[in-house]
Amino acid sequence: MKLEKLYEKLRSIHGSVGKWWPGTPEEIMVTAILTQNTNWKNVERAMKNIEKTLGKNDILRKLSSLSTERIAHLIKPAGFFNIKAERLKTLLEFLKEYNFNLELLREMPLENLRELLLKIKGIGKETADAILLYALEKPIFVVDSYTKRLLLRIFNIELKDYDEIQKLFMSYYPPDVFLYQELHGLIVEHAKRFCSKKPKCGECPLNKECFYSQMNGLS
DNA sequence: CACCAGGCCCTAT
DNA sequence: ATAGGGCATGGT
Repeated sequence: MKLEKLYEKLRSIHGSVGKWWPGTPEEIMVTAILTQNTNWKNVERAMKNIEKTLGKNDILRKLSSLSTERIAHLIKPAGFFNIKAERLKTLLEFLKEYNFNLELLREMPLENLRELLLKIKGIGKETADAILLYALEKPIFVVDSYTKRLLLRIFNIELKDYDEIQKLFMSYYPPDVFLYQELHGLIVEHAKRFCSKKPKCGECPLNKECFYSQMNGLS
């Protein structure tokens, strides 16, 4: 299969996943940190604690007024709570410089903003790009572990460098926010179902066109 | 019991 | 430059 066909293939299998990352832009700022190496269910528990305590509105400003210890307690179910509380604190102090006005960030050029985010300790490329794509609606493609695994399994492409993978996708797909959001979501949902550590190629609709499946006689 | 999950930073070669 | 360890909860 060709990489440029991946989107329509996944669409035909899974339908539309739309704007796949749930929540308001403010919530996405938070969940982008919480979901680092953590399953989404635990992120939801942590967010529920936050919203139960702070309400739904203006959570960034409210969170930033809490101590790191207090934040750590609230986000406990998400795991790595001490380090994530610090990372959240640092992000919130950055946002405070803009009075928590995400519109101000949206007006900035993508590349400048990405550099600013990457300077924040605890925000790496994936977290930065998730914030850019889903919270700020900037056209940049998010690469995660599922994306790498799916590239390896289906296409036998093994790239270690984040930017290389991102460039690969962005050279095949035009810079469209909704397209990038949905393609990333589709990749994750597909990989979760069929490209787990114990692959389920037998149930995968792509097994005829999947390198891994063919290689192992599973198609 | 072991292993995994929508990463990132720090350290030792 | 890059491999390895630490961070921690909840599900399978």
